[in-house]
Parts: sequence; structure tokens; C-alpha cells
Amino acid sequence: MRQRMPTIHDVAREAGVAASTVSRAFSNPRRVNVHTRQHIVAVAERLGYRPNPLARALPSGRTTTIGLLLPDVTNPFFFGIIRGAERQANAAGYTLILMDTEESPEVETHNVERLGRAVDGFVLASSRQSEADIRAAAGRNAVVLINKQVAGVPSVVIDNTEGTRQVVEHLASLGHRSLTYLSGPPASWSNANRWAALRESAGRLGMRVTRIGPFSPTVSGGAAAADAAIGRGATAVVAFNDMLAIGTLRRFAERGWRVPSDISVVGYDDIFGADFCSPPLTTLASPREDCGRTAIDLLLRGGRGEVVLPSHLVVRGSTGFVTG
Amino acid sequence: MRQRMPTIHDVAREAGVAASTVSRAFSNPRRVNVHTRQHIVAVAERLGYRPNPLARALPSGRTTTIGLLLPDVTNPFFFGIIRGAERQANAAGYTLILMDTEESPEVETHNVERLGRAVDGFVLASSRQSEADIRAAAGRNAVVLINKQVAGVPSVVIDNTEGTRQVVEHLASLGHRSLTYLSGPPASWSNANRWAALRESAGRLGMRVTRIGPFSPTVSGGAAAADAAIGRGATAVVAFNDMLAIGTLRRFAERGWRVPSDISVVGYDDIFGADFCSPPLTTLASPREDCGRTAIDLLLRGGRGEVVLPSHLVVRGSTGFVTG
DNA sequence: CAACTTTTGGCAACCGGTTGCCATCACCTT
DNA sequence: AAGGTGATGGCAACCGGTTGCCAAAAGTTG
Repeated sequence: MRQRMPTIHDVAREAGVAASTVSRAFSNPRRVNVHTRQHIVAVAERLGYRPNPLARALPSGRTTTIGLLLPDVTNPFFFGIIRGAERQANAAGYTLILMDTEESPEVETHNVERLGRAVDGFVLASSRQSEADIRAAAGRNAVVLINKQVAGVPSVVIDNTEGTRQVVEHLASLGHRSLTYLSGPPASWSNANRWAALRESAGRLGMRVTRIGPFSPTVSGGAAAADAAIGRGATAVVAFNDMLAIGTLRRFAERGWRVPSDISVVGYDDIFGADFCSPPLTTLASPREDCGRTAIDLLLRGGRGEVVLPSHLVVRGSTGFVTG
Repeated sequence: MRQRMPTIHDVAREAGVAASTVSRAFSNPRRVNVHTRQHIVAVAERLGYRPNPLARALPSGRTTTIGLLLPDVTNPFFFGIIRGAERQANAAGYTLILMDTEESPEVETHNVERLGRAVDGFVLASSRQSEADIRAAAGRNAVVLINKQVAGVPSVVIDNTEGTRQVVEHLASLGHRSLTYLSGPPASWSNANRWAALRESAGRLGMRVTRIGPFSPTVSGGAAAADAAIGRGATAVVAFNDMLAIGTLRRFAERGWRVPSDISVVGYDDIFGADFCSPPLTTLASPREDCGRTAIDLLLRGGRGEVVLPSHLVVRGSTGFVTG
């Protein structure tokens, strides 16, 4: 049997004071006499009183809750972001709630509208919504974006420009004269950022670059990407992200191609799993905890600008000298 | 600049009707004349009206929101559970919010109390709370447990008894005469369930079983486990879960032990990564999507009992014949 | 001891919705 | 034309807190 929750009025009656006094005893203790307060607290304790967060939030409009929306909570890329956001939110006395939007712009928009007044603000990581919808959301709620840029909306982005230059130089130093980019979702900001950086860096070093795809940024998407890359005669592939790169590794193994002696593979993000796949993946690591932390910080401080965080190269076994 | 959100009263004034009529136009459409309703809807649309979920929930006590609490959202074990719960909740018109409790009983209890009235119920997956706290929570809210049993609280558990028998028979058929269990968290229900099943099945087949640990169920915990297992001269180890097993594989590789020719390794759960580690892991797969789906179902239907779901063996490259 | 200040508690309005009840009115019946 | 029925909209109370304002009580000062 579920019990009826005692309210502030129950406590007031039982303690022989007015409801407003009970309210103040909790939310503004110095406003009520010490003895009265102790009595009220004791009664509340005995009755098992818990303040109703909804009722409390209604007049004030503050919920001390922040919503973090992700296209896919099971994508290891977001783990660091979750951790960082969580820590920072807790440190500031906020509760972080996570929502998975299942890669759907509609689900994301719907949840933002539905949760609107139930949170103090949103962090939208790799949002799939249209710019218009994001602007609309930012008009109603405090919003901070991660890895997406919309004019007028504060954001935190991981910049791969400098890191990508390191990737290209690493491949060049191993003797590669060309590379193939396995592209990810066309709508992805990171995908555009990575491809642009790759073209520019490769161009500067006189390397040939081609792009194939788009592929689904998942392990299974890697099979198609691997097959397509073999067809192109590539000696090095740079995948949109680690998931795609890991899928590519598996497919190469299935088809008898050896990595890195037959072909080198580079990923992006350095996710969980990148260091225990076979061979371990060379990848461009991004400061994702920082990213989550900074986003919450921006949200709570009402920051306005755009924060850019750099990434760095991690060399492992999937890249090697060109042979033949 | 953030806009003031229009309320039902703004719409009412603008449409020239009473607030109650606007309310009904949305929540009980057949209660108001078609033309009035259309007019109200048009005005609401023009003003950008969005119902305030808090205000709506306050009188009714219903939020159409369910909280799923997890000790660690980044643990791949929970991915399937999240997916299953999400699907089922959405299908029933509920919003699922996720909360990470960071393996802490205190954080979990605190969040359950804080969110109490803000959700219609909780699914607690692998709860770290004490039985007393869980009972208290179940007294105030609808609660369903996953992989934990508390008398009187409905639950969904994955039963490894039968699956573990398959693991032991598989190892026996490969010529193993003994096995070592690498145990996980002492407080874990699954850990107890797995060890008990292992003892019983092995005993029936006349195999020797020993247990070492406990080890942290993480990749890094696997290093210690591997070293300890080598010291025992084991030919086969069964790890508490896949994370631990993967960590063990890595450590064996570092120390030059070959899997499976020198030693066989078995995990539990079949998480993301279990099929692309090296060698791919033999493991006992559990129906985790089912688990999440069933938990939500139980919660919404007000189910009372305990649902038991079976697991099944997936044989991959980490188990092989005993040599020497 | 009067006049003044500070402390303390209560009243009542409010946050933004929902809903029971009632009044009105159009439409039917016979 | 009187009486009955169903559809429709409004009033007001309520959900569980918060808070501005006021008055009574207590403390301070000369």
C-alpha cells in the first residue's frame, strides 16, 4: 500500500503552527525562532515529510535540475561528457537528468518542449535539431550546445583542426602519400570540421585526399566503409569516428587484410574500446570531460560565447609504415 | 533575452473565454464545442503556448515521467536495459529520464527522495541502496527493481543458473577439470547468483572450483585478477563480468600468456566490446532489452511479482581445449 | 514607563494548471 | 407550451508549496 505523503500542512497542524512557518523553517531558517524551528523539524522528521519538488518549483520557477540531451547514451563518445557534466552539476547543487533522443530530431524537440519548465536549462550534446528549433528552444530556456554552433546560442566545441594536422603529419611521416576519409553523418558539425581540416592539412603536405561515404558511424557501418576503401586502393583510411574505425578493423580482419602492414587506420575520439580492439586504434583524443564540465559551467553562469577545446593525437598499433 | 512563457490565462484572455475552457480544450477536448476549441487552439498556437508540466502535475500527481536510476550509465551492461526501458516507456506515452548514481548508495537514496514526486515511478537497476531504503522508497513511490531482490518489491532478474550450467559443461567438454571464479562486488546479487550456480554445476560434473577476489568489475580490475589466477595455476577462469574478463585478457597478453591455448576465459553479459576484443570473448549473454522492457511494463501495470529471465551461452575465441 | 525597534508568526495571494458543480441555452418530446 | 435532456462554458476550490505584508510580542533605549 502506498502511503499518502505528508504535506507542509500536516506538519503545521501537528506542530501547532501555520503552514508558512513550516515552509520558512526549511527554506529560510533564520526567519523563524530556533525553538520553533527545532520543534517543526522534529515533527517533520517523525511524519516523514519530504518537500514536493514540483510544488516548490511552481512559484519560484527554479527546479535546480538540468537536462542533458544526447542522441545516444550508449555511444561511448558521450561518456566523458556525461561524467564531466554530472560532476560539475552536482558540485553546484544541481541534479542532472539524462535523456536519450535516439538520434531523432523530433524526439529531441518534443522532449525539449515537454520538459521545458521542468528544468532550469538544457545542455544539448550533438543536437540533431534544426537551427530554427534550437533557436526557439534557446528563446524559452537556457541552452548550451556541445559540438554544434548556432549563432547567438552559447556552445562548447571540440576543435579537430590542429589535431587533424597531427594525424596527417603522422601518416606522412610513415610514408603515406594519400589517404581516404570515411565520412560520417552529413548533418554532423564534427564531420564537416574533420573533413575540412583533413583537406587543408593534406593539401599543405601535398598528399592526395579522397572522401567516401557517408557511412553510419557504427561498428556495422564499418564493414561497408572497409569494402569501399579496399576498392579505392587506399593505404591509409581516416574514419569519422572510432566506432566506424573499429568496424573497419573487423572487416579488414575478416577479409584477410592486415592492419597496419596492408593498410593504416585512424579514428577520432579515443572512446572506450579503442585501446583493446585489435590492433589498438590510433586516434585523435578529445577532452570530453572538460567539455561536459564547461557546458554546465556556461549554463549556470549564463555565459554567452563559444568555448573551443583542442584535441590531441594518440598513436597506437593501427598505423604503420607503407609497405610494397 | 528570455521571453515570458504565455500561460493558460493569457490564452483565455486573448481568446475571450475562461481559463478552465482553455484547459479543457487541451486535456478534455470533447468537453468543449468544436468551434470554440479550434479558436482556442489557434490562439494558443499564435501565442506559442506550452503547458507547464509542473503545474499540470501538481493537482493530478501524475507526471507521465519515469526515472531509471543506474549505478553507472557508462557501463555497457546497462545499454540494453536503457534501450528496452526507453522503447517501452515511449510506447506507453511516458518520458524516461536517466540518472547516474555513480555507484553511491547515498547519491541513489538522495535522488530517489529528491525526485520522488516529480516522477510516477522508479526503475532501480542494480540498486546500491540498502534493503531498508529500497523498502522506504517503495512505500512512497512505485518501484521496480532490476537484478536485485527485496521482499515485497516487484523485480526483474536475469537468472544465470541454467546459463552457468552451460558454461561449465562447455568447459568440461573442452577437457577442463577445474575452474577459477574471479569474483565481483561482494554486495552484488548477480555475483552471489553466479558463484552459487558455478559451484553447483561444477560439483555435479566433478570439477574443482575455487574463487578468488573480489575484484573491481572493470578493465583495470582484470589485471589483478589475471595475476592472481596465474598464481593458482588455473586452466580456465570464469570472470564475474565481461569488463573484468576483458581486463584479464589484456593482462594475459601483456604477460605473454596465450588465450585460449594457455588458459580459457569466460565472461558474463555479452557487452559491447566482447566480440571485438582479442580474442573475442566467450560469454553468457543476458536478455537485457527484455529486462528493461519488462521492468517498465511491471511498473506501469502495477505488477507485483518477480520476473525471471534466462541467459544463454555465446561461444567465441577465448575458450579452447586444455593443452599440456 | 513610554516610545521605538526588532523578532516572530499568521494571513492571504500567488505560481499554472485541473475539475466538480452549477447556470444557461438550444433542442426534443408529448 | 410546459417539461425534460444534453451540450457547453464559467466559477471557484484545490494541488503544495513560497512570500509580501501586517500585527503582536519581545527587547531596547532614554
